Amino acid sequence: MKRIMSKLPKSPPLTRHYPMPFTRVELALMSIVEKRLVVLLGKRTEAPYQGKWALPGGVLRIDLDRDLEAAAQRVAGERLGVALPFLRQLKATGGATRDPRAPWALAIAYRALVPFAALDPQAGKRLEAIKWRPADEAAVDTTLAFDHAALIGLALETTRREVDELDLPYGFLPEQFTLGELQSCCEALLGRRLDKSSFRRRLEERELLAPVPEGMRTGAFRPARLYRRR
Amino acid sequence: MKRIMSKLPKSPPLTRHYPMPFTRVELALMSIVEKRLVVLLGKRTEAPYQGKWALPGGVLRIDLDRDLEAAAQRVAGERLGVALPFLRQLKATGGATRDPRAPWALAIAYRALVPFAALDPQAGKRLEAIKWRPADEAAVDTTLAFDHAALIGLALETTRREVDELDLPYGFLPEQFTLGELQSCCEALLGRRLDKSSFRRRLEERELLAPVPEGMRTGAFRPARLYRRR
DNA sequence: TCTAGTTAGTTGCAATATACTACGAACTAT
DNA sequence: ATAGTTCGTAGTATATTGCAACTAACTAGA
Repeated sequence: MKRIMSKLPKSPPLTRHYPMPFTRVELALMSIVEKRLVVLLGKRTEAPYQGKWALPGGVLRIDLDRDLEAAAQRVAGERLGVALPFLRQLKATGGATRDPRAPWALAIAYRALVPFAALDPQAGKRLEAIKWRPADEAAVDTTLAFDHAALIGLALETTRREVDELDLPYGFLPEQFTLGELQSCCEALLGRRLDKSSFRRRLEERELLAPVPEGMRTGAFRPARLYRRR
Repeated sequence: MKRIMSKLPKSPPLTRHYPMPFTRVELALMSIVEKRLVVLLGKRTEAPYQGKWALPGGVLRIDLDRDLEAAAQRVAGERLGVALPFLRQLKATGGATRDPRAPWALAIAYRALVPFAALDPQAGKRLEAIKWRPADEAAVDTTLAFDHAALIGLALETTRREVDELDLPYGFLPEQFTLGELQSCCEALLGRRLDKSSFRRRLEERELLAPVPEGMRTGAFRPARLYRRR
């Protein structure tokens, strides 16, 4: 008899048969402050790791979130008042001892580069305090909650690898920018200086950018041509 | 009154307050057959996608699995009778429409290279049939279940990138191997020929391998020096 | 108005890395 | 012995990158 039914959706749902993990989404938001790559941390107001610094995050709400990315966007909006157009998945970690509030906890971490000014921490709720912290420091700070130091290290690595391969940080850059701005932004991300002529040669070869016809940035010194993403 | 309790572990657990996703682990197991990169597929015996080919996988069992990797190892053991020493996480995908059996489903995909002979599909249970399929074909096969074609494409990409950067496929190679074997293995993974002298030069620079003192592979023709991982 | 200072953008050449080709060595099979 | 095959190395051409110098365009101050 059971076999006859086997093609129909089972009820109660499968999640009753198999208890499922407590699932969160965590955000590694990076920016550049004073030519340094920084990562956003929030102070935890609840156990576990109460009072410790951690990546901002939130619980996956299957009633609200269409998919994983939507969950990350919702958390970014609720906590920090930003949208993250260039979101990338970092890693999923999970285990029985991750979070004492649940028998088994899962975290899906995302990373994104955001312009420093885009953030509106006032709009956030449930965060006692927020701060930007140099990413290379945070990556080795063993006092951070959960495995967040390791996640930050991974975010650093993958971001740097991206920039190395001229996968440009469009999430951070404004619509139009000069090559000088682009280069110094890449330098901040990589943590080292780049050669001007090689940098421009590589950009040109790959045809990543288009010059803005009449666009010049007219600042203190010689004006610079403006480019946008192709 | 409620606030006074707020520091204590809540009961019932958080997973009652927040319904959690139906979580599976999927495996993109790759190997080399006749100098081609292939991926392992199993035929689904149950809805959804009944009768369709899919990556082998299984439900995350929070009562059995210490962490995510352990879950992947358990699934590999149960279904295919192999251990996967060089397992890498591929991606987590999830959403409300992923699996009709549950209101919200999550899949954590892993990838690994396994020697063709290591597999014991007989040991597997709950798989009607199993086959190796050329990976580049499978990556564009729209008849595969779920988003597994896309996952295979991603596995291909990341594996090729790894090999390009001389992150060698130790999971696939035996303990000792000749440079010729290593090269033709890399060629199969990349899907293109490599230059012998550049390949060896790059290996030597990075000091990845150590020659086995007295070790020579004495085959049909001129013997070749054996190497092992450094 | 002239000059020093700063950033923008280009050019030429040197250094390095990669790709291509050829060749000798070591072995088997006939 | 000789042809055939893989192993291993060396030499040369080509592409990529790194370095340094240079001109251009502008500001600020003497």
